[in-house]
Amino acid sequence: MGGRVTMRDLAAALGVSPMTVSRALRDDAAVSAQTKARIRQVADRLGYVYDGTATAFRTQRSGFVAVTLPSINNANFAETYRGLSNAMDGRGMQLLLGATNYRVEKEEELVRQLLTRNPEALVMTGGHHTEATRDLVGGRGLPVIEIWDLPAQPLGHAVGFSNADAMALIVAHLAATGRRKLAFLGASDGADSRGAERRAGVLAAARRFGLADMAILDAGPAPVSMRHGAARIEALGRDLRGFDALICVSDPVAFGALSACRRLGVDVPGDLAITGFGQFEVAQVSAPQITTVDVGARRIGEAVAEMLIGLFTGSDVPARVDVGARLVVGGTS
Amino acid sequence: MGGRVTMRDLAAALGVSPMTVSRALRDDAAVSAQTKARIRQVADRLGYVYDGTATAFRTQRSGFVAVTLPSINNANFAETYRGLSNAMDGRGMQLLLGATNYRVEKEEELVRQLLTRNPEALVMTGGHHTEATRDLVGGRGLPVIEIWDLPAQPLGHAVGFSNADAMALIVAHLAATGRRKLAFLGASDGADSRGAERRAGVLAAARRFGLADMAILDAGPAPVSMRHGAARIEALGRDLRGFDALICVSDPVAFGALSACRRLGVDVPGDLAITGFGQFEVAQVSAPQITTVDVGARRIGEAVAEMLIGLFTGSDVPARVDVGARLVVGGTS
DNA sequence: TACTTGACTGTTACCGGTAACATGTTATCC
DNA sequence: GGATAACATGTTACCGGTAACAGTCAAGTA
Repeated sequence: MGGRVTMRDLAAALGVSPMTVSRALRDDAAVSAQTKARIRQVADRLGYVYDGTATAFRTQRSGFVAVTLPSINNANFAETYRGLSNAMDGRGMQLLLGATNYRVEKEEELVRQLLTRNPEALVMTGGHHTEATRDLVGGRGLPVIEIWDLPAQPLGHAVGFSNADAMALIVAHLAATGRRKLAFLGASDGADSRGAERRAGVLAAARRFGLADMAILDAGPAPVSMRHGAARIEALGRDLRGFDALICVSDPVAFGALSACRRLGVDVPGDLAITGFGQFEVAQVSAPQITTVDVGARRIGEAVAEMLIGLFTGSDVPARVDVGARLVVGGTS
Repeated sequence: MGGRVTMRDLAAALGVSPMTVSRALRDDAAVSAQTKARIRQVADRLGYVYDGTATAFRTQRSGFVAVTLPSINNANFAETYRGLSNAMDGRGMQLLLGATNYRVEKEEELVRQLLTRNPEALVMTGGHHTEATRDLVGGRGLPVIEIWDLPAQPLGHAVGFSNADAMALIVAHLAATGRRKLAFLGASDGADSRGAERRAGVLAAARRFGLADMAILDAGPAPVSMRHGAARIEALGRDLRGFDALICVSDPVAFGALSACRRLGVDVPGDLAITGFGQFEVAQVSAPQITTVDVGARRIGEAVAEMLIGLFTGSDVPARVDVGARLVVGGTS
């Protein structure tokens, strides 16, 4: 060991000033090509790795973009992350990720922690935050982008879609195909705010279609996934209390419900239509394919990247991007 | 704006030295309770957020643990990440994540980038790296942990299991239940080294059981998932060329194959046994459940955290932790 | 010749904390 | 009462880069 190799070490080895080394390694035009080559060579030989912490400190630009996701174990959010990540790491920006576990209190703690790293922007999933979180990020000149939601009062910018409108597409489709008795299957509490908005969207749309007499089925506290969907439907038993359509909060939940129906001997879509949300891979590959809504999870990440680049370069960007939602009809409805 | 609030600002506002502020905010016993309270109060009032970059710079301890994963869009790796993350963020350590997209060249670039942030440890998925990567991380006194593999020549520490041994469990099970003509379905290239090891493990085990006359089916370049498994089986057609057991490189691939069989009218497990790998949720919820191998993805993350804490506190830790693998027999075999 | 210009390199100070050491002040003890 | 310890706070320097501002020197120009 003996401490890391610094620019001073390189400078001493070559008999130049540290400043020249700094310039050479950043490919500053002021340094002669010859000197640059010599410096680069010695840097390689000595195994020099430049200190991003020192640079971040001196320049007051961290090169970090902080990102909060409810969970990384969710193919949709993971896709958004990928879209964002791919676009950013060509720009020398590094993502700093944190998971909120679907809880605003955890989000607050996380944001507090992320801010200590001086991120150059903050991307948060969802539009619901604690008061303290809003205070933390407000009035600090930090670009903030909320995603997967289009909040009525955004903190800054937003890239997402209307969960309520997306659910209306599903309800309209079910109504048009003759379903009369709907049920919604999602998490019990409001911790998953997107889930709560979807539920509200279904209720509102059902009312418009004269299908207000519907049921809300509880799959347990957020996050709910395949097993929760399956367990809830198996608990209902074979008659399903007369529902002819089951609207699930997400594709994994819908897949769980579909598997449960197979075990129970319920015919899908004959006896029961099932719909999901999010165009997860399982919806496309399952047999039958699950009717769902595609919101372009990847697209959201890419749109955020585009927006960030615009913000960093000072070009003007829209405050709000609606990526829209598209019904994808499968074999379960 | 007008610049961030610093400790000097707090010190000036209170008529104390910055050092006292620093001590107070770190809850140093040397500062009187009264002074601490005053300082904390002013810090809150002025919205002070401490600068982790400056601290990292001065103390030469970044508080980062760098982690490379092949992909974050993989429930297994995501679980490992969660296990690690949960255990670390109570310790004031933050994970710095990067995805290699299953390519060692990308890994090299990523490691180079991650090292600029002076991580206090490096966790890498897999045991295959470029020469340059090995050089980069070697001889710098940085704790390195390789996971999801137990390399013959580890760079430092390792937490994982033997992919080959795990596949032997599956082959033994299939042999014991009378399957005679095996096929392995995985990625074509060697980019996914874990996949390649699983394939090799299957071939070796098959030979031991006198089932060497088996087929290798190509699902395309890594990463392969549900859709690739489904497409490959659908391409085979209904007779499946006489296989009676399909060993898939992962549960998602197995699920895709299972769905394809349903569409083709192939009876599983009657005509064909199917096995997966990794105990993904889809394997448990699918009907029938998929026979798989549980390697405790979450456990790996937790074991890594435990190891890191041991390394940071100087207690001695094993160089190698084998979390083992366990056969989980489902309804597909 | 004296002056300007451009190409290259060097000097100084500083980013915001904190380790190490120094200092002042009040209790404690024989 | 004087020495000592225990407590509370202050001073100084530094972590590794880089912005801003000086030079230096050869070539070109008036």
